[in-house]
Amino acid sequence: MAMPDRPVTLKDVADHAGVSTATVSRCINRPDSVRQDRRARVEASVAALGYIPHGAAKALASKRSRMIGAVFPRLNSILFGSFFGELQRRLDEIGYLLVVSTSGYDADAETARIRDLVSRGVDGVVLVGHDHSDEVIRTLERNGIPYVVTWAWNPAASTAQIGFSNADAMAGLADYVAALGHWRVALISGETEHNDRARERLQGARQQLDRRGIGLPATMVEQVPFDIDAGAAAFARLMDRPDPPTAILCGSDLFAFGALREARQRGLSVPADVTVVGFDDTELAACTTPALTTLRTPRQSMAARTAEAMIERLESGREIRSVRLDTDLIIRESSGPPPG
Amino acid sequence: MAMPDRPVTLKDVADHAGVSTATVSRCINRPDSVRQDRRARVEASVAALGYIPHGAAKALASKRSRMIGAVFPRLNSILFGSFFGELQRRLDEIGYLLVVSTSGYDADAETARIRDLVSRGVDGVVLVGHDHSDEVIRTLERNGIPYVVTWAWNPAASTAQIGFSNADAMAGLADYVAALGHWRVALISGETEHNDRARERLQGARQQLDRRGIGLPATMVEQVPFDIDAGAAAFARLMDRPDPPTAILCGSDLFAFGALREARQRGLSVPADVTVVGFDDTELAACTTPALTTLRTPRQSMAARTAEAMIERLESGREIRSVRLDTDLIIRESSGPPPG
DNA sequence: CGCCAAATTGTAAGCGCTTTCATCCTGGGT
DNA sequence: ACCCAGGATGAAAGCGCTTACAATTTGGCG
Repeated sequence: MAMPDRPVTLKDVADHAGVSTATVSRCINRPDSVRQDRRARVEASVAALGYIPHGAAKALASKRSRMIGAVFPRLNSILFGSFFGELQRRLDEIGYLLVVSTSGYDADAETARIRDLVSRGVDGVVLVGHDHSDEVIRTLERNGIPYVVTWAWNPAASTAQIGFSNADAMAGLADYVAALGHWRVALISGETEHNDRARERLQGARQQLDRRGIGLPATMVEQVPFDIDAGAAAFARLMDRPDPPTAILCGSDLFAFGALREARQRGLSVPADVTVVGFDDTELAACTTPALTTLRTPRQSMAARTAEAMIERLESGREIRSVRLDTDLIIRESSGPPPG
Repeated sequence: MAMPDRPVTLKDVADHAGVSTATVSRCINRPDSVRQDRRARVEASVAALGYIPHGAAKALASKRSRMIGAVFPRLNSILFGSFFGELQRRLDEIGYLLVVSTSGYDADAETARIRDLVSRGVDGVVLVGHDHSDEVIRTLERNGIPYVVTWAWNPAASTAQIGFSNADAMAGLADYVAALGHWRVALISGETEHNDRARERLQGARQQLDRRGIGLPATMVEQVPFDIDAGAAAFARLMDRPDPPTAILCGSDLFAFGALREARQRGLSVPADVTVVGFDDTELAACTTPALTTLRTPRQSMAARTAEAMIERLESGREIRSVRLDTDLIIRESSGPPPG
């Protein structure tokens, strides 16, 4: 078994099988266009030599990389894990590779990441939310790279989107809490700048609370970074007010986890003293004490639909159609009627 | 501003700047080898035309893709999130792209993923654990692709590894529990087949417990898939025994979360009725009730060191040196002396 | 058998960029 | 001024693969 120190190329296979490189290429990409006997010979040579196609060369010649890029705000959080994992798995099944970048909730960083992905030759891009610098979209359009927005569904948006309405979802949560009889409701929100999802959630909550005649004054809104400790701190500030809320809506389960932790530390009982509801229904929402009432976002199906839509766009050229997915209110133990 | 429907190429920039393609290439890759005035002209053209290098062409010509591949067992879990996120961030800083695949704890799938990564031209590969089919290693070696094993540190291993000793870590946990006075200790372990980390943890626990004269009979070991529900179920089985354990070591925080949930559901008090300790110290370990005693694995630093090592190997050619990282026992509230 | 369309193959021209290697400038030393 | 070393440039040959397009084979029919 000869083993050159140089990787095996298409040409090596062609020589070994006694055919032209074109035939080998066809065997790999459109097997039925090659006669059975030759194909068998070629396949034998491929196996014998341990040939592995050179992706870059392939991409250069075919102008397709079979890579899909995605830019997420962050990865080291439980929020995007299941979405990302599922997306990756789906794409993988059809021979596409998911390539991920993170923007760190920063617009310029996102632009840079997009340029990098384009440079890398991704065939399509998955975006999170609608807030992007013009250049992101321009770069994508200019290079003819299809893209789709996820984690959001906004009736006013003109770009293809596969997600759910953050506003409606949070409105539903707010409504649930209001129906429980709460009259002072607060919101722990992610930073809304450059984050349409957080903005929509805030707006959805406020609108619904206004409708219920409860309202959501700015003082009852804490805008903090997306992590547990920030959630705990925000909870603390809220409860230290002279008029502490009777219910706290969290823009993310992460905040709720922090709130629950802080509540326990302060000897506050949830929901007897204060109701806390989350948003996302992460795997762990059922494991806290009390188990978290939260809003389930369709992360798995969102990922699946996104993968499908992207592939279809790429293989058939049909434009991506937006999809609105539903969310579910999951009532557990952290919510209840207001004290007193 | 002319906008051809064809992407801007190096040649376009060269023409626009009135220099050769070689010069433009040099401007991009080794700026100081080009005289100031020309470089300025070229840079202006790059900006004016909105040139984005073609990665595949670059990779083909330079034989470097500036992509690092990684194969994780799974992604949709909180376990790999922080590691992956950090790794990605570090590589990103130096202009490398992290490309991830998942094997689903399956050896054949892993082999396929590796072939795919090689085909994609990754410059290096990050592996998790030491259990890989021969072909994985052979493929990597044959193609001269450097690789490093993470999440493990085994004195007997000959491949470069950056991680911690799973055996010692779990032994420490076992020792802690034994020192507390527990005499019937159980282990909820991940499936050990094709998973050296789970195996090592099991072995570490058993060895330490033997040393303490307590022992870990096979009946006290539950091997289950890595998820919360499986952890809960395993806990239930263990506690339903005629001789339920007084302490349960969990091979992962996930199991511990499930166990805590199940304990609460059964009205069992932790740690009064049974001690539960986790492994990983995920973000949420501090948020459960009781807060989880667990073993902190150095995910961040492991990722950072891995990124550094990989880059150094790639840029300077020096072999990767193994690094053993420490773990910390984090004592919270879920552990205590045995009942009675 | 011979003929023609259809099915298969081979030839060869790129894909966009890097990188020798030869050529052309610089500028410092005399 | 003149020469030469060394730095800066350009010309051109690939990198490994795909894909017209041309050439060849095959097979069905008359």
